[in-house]
Amino acid sequence: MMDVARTAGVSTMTVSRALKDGSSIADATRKRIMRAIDELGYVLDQSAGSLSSKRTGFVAVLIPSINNSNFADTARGLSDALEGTGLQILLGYTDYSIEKEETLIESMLRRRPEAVVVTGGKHTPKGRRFLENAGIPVVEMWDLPTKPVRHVVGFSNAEAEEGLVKFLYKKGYRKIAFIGGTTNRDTRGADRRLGYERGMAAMGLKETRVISFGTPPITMKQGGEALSKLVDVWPEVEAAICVSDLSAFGAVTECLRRGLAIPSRIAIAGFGDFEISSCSFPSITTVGVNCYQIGYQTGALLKRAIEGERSGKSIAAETILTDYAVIPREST
Amino acid sequence: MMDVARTAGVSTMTVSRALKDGSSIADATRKRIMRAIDELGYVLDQSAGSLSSKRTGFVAVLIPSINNSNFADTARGLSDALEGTGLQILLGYTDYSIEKEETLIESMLRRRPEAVVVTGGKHTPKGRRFLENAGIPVVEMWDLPTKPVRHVVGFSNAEAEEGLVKFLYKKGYRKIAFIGGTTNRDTRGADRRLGYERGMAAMGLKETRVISFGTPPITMKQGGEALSKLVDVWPEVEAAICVSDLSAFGAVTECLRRGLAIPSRIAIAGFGDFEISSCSFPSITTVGVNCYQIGYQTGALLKRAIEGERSGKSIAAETILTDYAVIPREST
DNA sequence: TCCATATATGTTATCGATAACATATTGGAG
DNA sequence: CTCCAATATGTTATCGATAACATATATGGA
Repeated sequence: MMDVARTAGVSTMTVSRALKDGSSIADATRKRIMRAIDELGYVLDQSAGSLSSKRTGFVAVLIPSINNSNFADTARGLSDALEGTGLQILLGYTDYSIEKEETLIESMLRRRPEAVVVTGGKHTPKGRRFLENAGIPVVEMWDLPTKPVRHVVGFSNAEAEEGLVKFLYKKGYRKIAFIGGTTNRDTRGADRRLGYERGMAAMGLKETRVISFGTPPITMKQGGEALSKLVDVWPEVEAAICVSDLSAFGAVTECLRRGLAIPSRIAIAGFGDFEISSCSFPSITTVGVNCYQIGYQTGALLKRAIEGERSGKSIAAETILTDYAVIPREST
Repeated sequence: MMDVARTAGVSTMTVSRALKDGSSIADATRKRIMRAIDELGYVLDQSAGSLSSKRTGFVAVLIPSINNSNFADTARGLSDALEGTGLQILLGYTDYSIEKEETLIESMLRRRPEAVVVTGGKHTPKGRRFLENAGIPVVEMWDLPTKPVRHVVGFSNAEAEEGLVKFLYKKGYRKIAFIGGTTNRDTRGADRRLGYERGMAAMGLKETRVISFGTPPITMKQGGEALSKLVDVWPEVEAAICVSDLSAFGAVTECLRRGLAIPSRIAIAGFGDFEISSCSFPSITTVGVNCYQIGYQTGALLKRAIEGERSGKSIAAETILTDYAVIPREST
């Protein structure tokens, strides 16, 4: 920067100002500086700048997996919402593990982000402490934690899934099964199973049928295998709710291969409104959860929260509920 | 850090050493320091550290889109390869635009990454200059640029697609069409079209049939619409090669809806070996390109390159070819 | 026993920018 | 023509760690 300053015949402070908008600087000077920058091929060193200004421009975002179009959509929404703010996302993958989340939170905090976004409301004790003492805005998204750290953007997976059970009940289905992952690592998956059970109970259906198959995230193939198991174990089953659209699609394909008519012999429903559920043949009934919106709303909230911190006025804790809805399609 | 040092009764330098492995420090001292850190809830400030050590631990990675499982897989491969190295990925989305890429490169360079990875070999002049003068290892992945900036990890999309045309030819198909995006923003898509044309020419098939539909990335739905258009315009068509598996799946679904038998009435092929191509019914013939491997190899290369820079010995430019293969399935 | 080497810790200067404050310049109202 | 406020620029100290060098202590072989 000193080289640039010398070339342009100004002080480094003026160069610094020229590179930041909103500073008072003469047009001619700015042009001269820009020419010098171009000439010398100078690129601002933001790491030095953030040390001094205490603004890194980072936002840490932890999602379970990048290979899941739901979270990818959320990341895109977040990214779009932060476009033009100069805030940059530091993305981390927890691989559905809260232990890995803890490690990631610490390594992220070392970068001094201006806010942290985590997926879900379940953390290790130490992880939670990190979040609470970080001194920056924290957003938990995708779930509705009973005891949020601070801000929340999401919806109740259980409630949404319960709605799906009720929808199927109204359509006349009674022997409804649930296909999900084996472990409880995926809290959203566990929540959906809970919703299934609640829904069944609410409709007075005593007999629940749950097939657990594979560790999250459940793939298409595993959805197919789970369906095989399901019809072997409970041949009388009339409908299968899958923990996500991917597994639902796998189940649908398996039905096609086995010659099981959808929905007359067996109905299939998914979760998440992935593109595949609308494009599949038959198309798949699902719960649309507006992943992009979760990300976008989180981004918008972050902007306000960070602005608040910068001006010294922290904003109050917010809980933003995103909407969801059963989307009826050909498969039920 | 001074607080920690005082609490543990050592100097800040010793605290700094305790937090870095590979430094000589007495076990008792390290434990004492760790206790102080825990007690005070101290979190290392890496931005200050990188300013001093000139090692940010960042790697900038630019991909066209996060909502594409191919690139998501590559990102995962990269992430896995860098696991445990302390290198953190700064991910950016170019949205298939080299102008946006240019902007991103500059804003990434301001963070002083230790290496840059870009997708594809086409850049704006300024973007290319940034890469050339960055003074850090540069990797272009997914394509084989004619004039690489430095390292390359990828394969020839054209060659791969040409192989697919030849495969279909051997199977007896002659009237082969190509379904892709309208613009040339997606250089890999353009490359694949080129491969289609070359393949047709090589097989002595004069009549090419190309349907352009939508801007990249082409969705499933657009694949279906493109297929409709295709059979309207050229009812005699025997096979359709789609620019990616997503559009191929859309085309397959559209065929099912229209009652066009696959592959007897029309054969469908995709590109990329997405999970959906193997799970779909009928399953879809595609070109497996090992996206994860591209990412993983890139990561491994980065480790060596960065290690080289740190020890003052830059490694020579490398070009790593990843493999691909036609995967025959039910749809052809 | 003694010195050479390895190990453990401290001191000082510095990384490259920006905040905070100080100063110079400009433009227009009176 | 003043003079004040707004605008433009400069000076100095500092952000929080680590590199480089200096020093102290332990270890072990001749």
